[in-house]
Amino acid sequence: MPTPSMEDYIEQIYMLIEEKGYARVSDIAEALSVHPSSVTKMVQKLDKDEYLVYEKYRGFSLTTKGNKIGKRLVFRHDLLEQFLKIIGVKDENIYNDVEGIEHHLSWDSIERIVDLVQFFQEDETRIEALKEIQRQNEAD
Amino acid sequence: MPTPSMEDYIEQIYMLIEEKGYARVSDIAEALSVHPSSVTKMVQKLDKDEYLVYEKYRGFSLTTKGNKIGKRLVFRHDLLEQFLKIIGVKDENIYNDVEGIEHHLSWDSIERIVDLVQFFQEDETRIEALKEIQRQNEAD
DNA sequence: CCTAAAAGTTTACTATAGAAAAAAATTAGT
DNA sequence: ACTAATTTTTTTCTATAGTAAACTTTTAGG
Repeated sequence: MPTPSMEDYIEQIYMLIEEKGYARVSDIAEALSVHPSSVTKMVQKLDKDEYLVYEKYRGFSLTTKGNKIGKRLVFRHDLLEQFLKIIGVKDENIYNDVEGIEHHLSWDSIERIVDLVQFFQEDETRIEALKEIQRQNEAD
Repeated sequence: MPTPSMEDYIEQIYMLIEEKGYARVSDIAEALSVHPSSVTKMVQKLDKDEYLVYEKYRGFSLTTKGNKIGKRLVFRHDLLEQFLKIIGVKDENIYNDVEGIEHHLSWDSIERIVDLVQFFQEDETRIEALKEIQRQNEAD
């Protein structure tokens, strides 16, 4: 099992590869707001644990295992963003909150949140009713 | 700002004091599944940061600041348990998930979850509709 | 009231993860 | 193709939080 921090890296690497075809140390450092030296260290660990194949100075690519996990992590991340958006969390809080919680929810909870998102998406009046409650609660 | 780990201790100490009138090192160690030596160390840090007043070998009590924060942490914890329960997360996953995410949500998100819990509590048919979606999604 | 058990504390150690600075390899410009 | 700039890596250091074992203090039983 990857640690939360390892998940951050796998997720980010997966996204970079999806979007640009490759992932470089400096891109990851930039995206995660850490220093390149931290990235190198973690990439070496992810290689050891077989989430990716690392070649010093040359780059790396996800293994089948790493790719599969990356895909799920991105799915989970996107789902949680959607969820917080739907319930009305301010945009400026969404990224940090998702970043914080994504590594700590069981897949049971994730599946229940899938259902919940669907619940709101399949009937607009539900979102309206929630917004009405929010308006009332604001007045305190 | 307390770290997640500090929050765990403050929350636990608050609950113990509420329920038994005092909190001992060994109770906290037991509740948080850590060793007594870890508790002592953290208690000393919480004293330094003025969340509690620590007297070696004698015990400790929350400061006004610590008490206020403890109350909010317990509220937040209980709210998240309620939320996961309502959306149908299995009991055996709820504690760990809450333990994991509680330290990572902005108060904005917490307030939106308050609204969401109210949304489901004030109209049983909404929970029913959600459960219906869950039944459909199970069939895959 | 004194000693054994229980509770709490200290010290020295572990692991994770990140940073800073120096060193090495790669790449780009001429 | 060579040198300069960029990128990556290594090494040494930091902080947090936990453990183990030795130690001290408190408390409870006789």
